[in-house]
Amino acid sequence: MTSLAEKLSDVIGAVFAAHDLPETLGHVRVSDRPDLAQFQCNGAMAAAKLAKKNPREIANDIAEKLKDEPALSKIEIAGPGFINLNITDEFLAMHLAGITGDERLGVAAFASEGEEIVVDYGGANVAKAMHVGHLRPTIIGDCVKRILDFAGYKALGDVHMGDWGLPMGQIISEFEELNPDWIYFDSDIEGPYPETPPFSYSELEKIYPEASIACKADSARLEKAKQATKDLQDGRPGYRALWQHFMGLSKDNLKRNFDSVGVHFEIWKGEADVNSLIPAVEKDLREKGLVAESEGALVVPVSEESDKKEMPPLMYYKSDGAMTYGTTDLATIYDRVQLYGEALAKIVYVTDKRQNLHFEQVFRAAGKAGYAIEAPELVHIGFGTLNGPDGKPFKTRDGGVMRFDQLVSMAIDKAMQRLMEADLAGDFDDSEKQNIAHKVGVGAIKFADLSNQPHVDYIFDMDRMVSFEGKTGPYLQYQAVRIKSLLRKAEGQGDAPGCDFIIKDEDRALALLLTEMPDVFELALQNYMPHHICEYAYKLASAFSSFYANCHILSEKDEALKASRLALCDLSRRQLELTLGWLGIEVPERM
RNA sequence: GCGCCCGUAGCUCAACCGGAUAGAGCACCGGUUUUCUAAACCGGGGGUUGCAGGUUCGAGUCCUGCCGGGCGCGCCA
Repeated sequence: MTSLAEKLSDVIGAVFAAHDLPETLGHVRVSDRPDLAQFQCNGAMAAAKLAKKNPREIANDIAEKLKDEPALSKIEIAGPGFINLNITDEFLAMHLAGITGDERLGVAAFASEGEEIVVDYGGANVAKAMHVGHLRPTIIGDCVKRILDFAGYKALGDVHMGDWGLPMGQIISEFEELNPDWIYFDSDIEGPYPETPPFSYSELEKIYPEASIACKADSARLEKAKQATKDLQDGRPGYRALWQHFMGLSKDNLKRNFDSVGVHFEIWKGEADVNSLIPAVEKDLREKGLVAESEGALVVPVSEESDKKEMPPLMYYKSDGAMTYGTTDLATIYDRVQLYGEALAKIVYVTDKRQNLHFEQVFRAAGKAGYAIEAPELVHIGFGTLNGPDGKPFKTRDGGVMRFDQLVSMAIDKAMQRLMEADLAGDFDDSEKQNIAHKVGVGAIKFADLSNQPHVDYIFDMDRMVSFEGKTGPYLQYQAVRIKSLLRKAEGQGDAPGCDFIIKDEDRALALLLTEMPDVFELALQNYMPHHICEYAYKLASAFSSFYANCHILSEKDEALKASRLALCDLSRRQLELTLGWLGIEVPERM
């Protein structure tokens, strides 16, 4: 199964090959001049360069050979050597019947049996409230995971919590400052410690900002925090017990936040989980001659002769002996390779693009150490900053940082408000209204985010996003809902989607569009760019909406045409639900 | 200083290995509901793709220089 354009590419590629030209020149794509043709092949012009011939001449030769191709209804040469193609409605109908009968709607699997990919995303931290900055890694990472999953990989999301650095020491020493009599701080005692923490999650959450400010203002406090960090990492029992409390409370809170947007992780590890591997990795690096002492620190030089820019070494141990996130990231690769072995095809990181240099260092070090040479492939998806309508980093009206849960409930509230205004929800009970508002609000946020290319900064405008008009998540959900409703009505009057497609003028645009999905999926998969899927899903919803406005389906007198159109509706619905599913957006039954 | 990313309609964004007349949404103007959900549909205006060169049959896309914005550059994560 493939896209229609790919089928045509095979046919035309064979003709190019028969002329001793590269088969890839036969690449056919959807025409960007729909007024002239449905598909186009630009290979004749590239071939002209290679063969030093006139492009139109080559195009004519190719066209001549295609004359008897039954799938094609029109072959024209235009401009400098474009080959314009139309297909017959019969061929189109046959293709649609093919994908209708396919569970995967024509999208091929890309992975071999058993290949696994770890997707490291979310950017969650222990003891820190999730805020607007966690939106992008959560949404993009989840989407990437879903795409990889559909491609046939076993995609494992790892939340990889920030649970081991200086912030931990800062919180511990802040608690010590406030409650010096707590049992956790008595270095003569090694436990047992209380099962339940002496503080709540919301108290914990407030401590970190206070500790951070205190350390900035007072270098002695910072030193204490650094010492606490080191002691924690070295295993001081009281600190470890306290830290376990942070972990328990924080995980519950993170799960609540991620659950609220339908994001779930297979792996709940963090930086701390590789703590015990740090010395082993160090030993390994030493044996391989990869480390150097520098200014009291232990580093892994990763610069290369060919480097145009300065490439600082990866810091393994700081001069105070503490580890950095470079240490834990490298050890985590080591850990994953040990754990998954040959099955591990890739490790994909979704973080802020400002960490580009960091990941380049880590990846180079992993390559030098032999943890990731051919496989696993290490991929960093760096996304851009989320800005407010003023183009500066997003802030609340009073200049603060917006919390994640606050943001989500704002969108849901807006969706609820719209639902009431629309006057469609009169007979829905409260729980269904809640359910719809939730799906619509979250869908709006996700679609708005994923519509942008990952690496660019983008402007997050809540008002625009929750207008729910035009190119928004709710528009797509709405179209899917209309189809579902239509299909229910059809069933009620005894009509069902047929197996044969009849292509009239009113059907053709939608029918042609429905053949493109596999190419879009491949594009998004190979470049880790969900916005291509957004674009396609929107085009599909829009094409359906036009079709729907143009043809009254249930009153169609021609029974065969009615069945065909219902089949077109059903295929549109399946594609919409599938593509939205890749984006992590759910479609309600009605809205 | 060195390096990376970005600059496209009033605003927010697309444009698949370089392809034909650069597309959407919002906003603006006008129209559509006794039939399947109007969170909809149809039509209209709106562009020297930051600037200047270059490569090419062909450049928003590739190369060089400049202007403007963002970010990064060993002991924060």
